[in-house]
Amino acid sequence: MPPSPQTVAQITPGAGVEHWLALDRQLCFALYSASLAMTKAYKSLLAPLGLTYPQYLVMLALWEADDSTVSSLGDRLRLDSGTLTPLLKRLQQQGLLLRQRDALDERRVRVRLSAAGLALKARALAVPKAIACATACDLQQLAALTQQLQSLREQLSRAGQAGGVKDFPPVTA
Amino acid sequence: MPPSPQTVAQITPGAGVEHWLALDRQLCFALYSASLAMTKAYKSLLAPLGLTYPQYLVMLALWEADDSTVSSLGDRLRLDSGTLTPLLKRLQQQGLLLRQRDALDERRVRVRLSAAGLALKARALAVPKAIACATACDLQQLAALTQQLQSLREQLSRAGQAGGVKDFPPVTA
DNA sequence: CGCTATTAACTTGCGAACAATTTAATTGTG
DNA sequence: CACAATTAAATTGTTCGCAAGTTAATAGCG
Repeated sequence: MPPSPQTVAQITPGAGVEHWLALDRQLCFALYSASLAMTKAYKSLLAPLGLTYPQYLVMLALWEADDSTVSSLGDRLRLDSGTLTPLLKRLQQQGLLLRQRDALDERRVRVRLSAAGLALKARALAVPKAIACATACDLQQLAALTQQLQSLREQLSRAGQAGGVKDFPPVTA
Repeated sequence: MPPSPQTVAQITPGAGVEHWLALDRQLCFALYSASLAMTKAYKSLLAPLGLTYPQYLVMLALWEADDSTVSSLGDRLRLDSGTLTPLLKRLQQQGLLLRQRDALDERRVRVRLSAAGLALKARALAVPKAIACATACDLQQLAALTQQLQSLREQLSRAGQAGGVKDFPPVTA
């Protein structure tokens, strides 16, 4: 039985409770707005390549591991088929990849880069550097922040997997 | 099992360039996937309140500054009216707020919380603590990460504002 | 005052994300 | 082999996020 929110509100009279809901103190909002800002930063860089930001992430995954199935792409990108299927269809329409059923297991769809899709990798090499510049951070800072965010993501996934975020231990602070 | 593409990538000689495009080295992907993971973590907590995650952020903004205009909400949340207008309409339909034209300047729409919208704040107080638990971080770590992300967001916005990310100085590293 | 420029919000269209459902293929079990 | 359970994609419907364009009101300037 978790402590009811009402109890928490009543126990702490007046002052200090307010700032727990302050927008600019929320990690969630910092994460959310930084992610949107990042998307916008990529937009002008990816437009010449004819890619949206999520499409670019899919291409990154395929440049690393071509001839993947939809679900293995989903594992790497943490996206489900409901998101990937229409996205992959758009990339196929642009001629960057091919989708075809696996002959050995007809449930699977194998995604393979076309020559154009492979060729695009060379042009994409300029993108990460431009972004690194836009952040005005050195590479060590960027790597450190990347790792922190990866840890956070894994921890949140673990917590969500374990019966939702509802059942949580008391805060230690 | 077919020969893995990873092997090919690793074998490739003079491949110092390769890892610049490695998915798991990208700050952008760490940010993107962590943000989506955060959204999922909030989902089960916000469902009892009848809120989606972006709706929750709007409510946070209104609990701090009620009787705001659409554009001032947009400034705080970094969202434009194309996103906010339909979202606010849904919150109005749920009876959490009212939208009405400003009498002094008919271009503006003032957004005010209803009694139900104000009352919801008490129940929302339990949310941040549950999330803090789910992250398995202490509050200082969370605050530090929040500030780093705020800085990153501001820097990316600045870079985007200054004629896009295209014109960038050479990387120093 | 008249007229243009600007501002605020809304609208439209598209590409994600995801829950929930559906379809089809494979696996496991008797 | 029969058949339930599982798996992989695709589909459907809802809610974002944003670019581009629209409408209406205000501000600025002659």
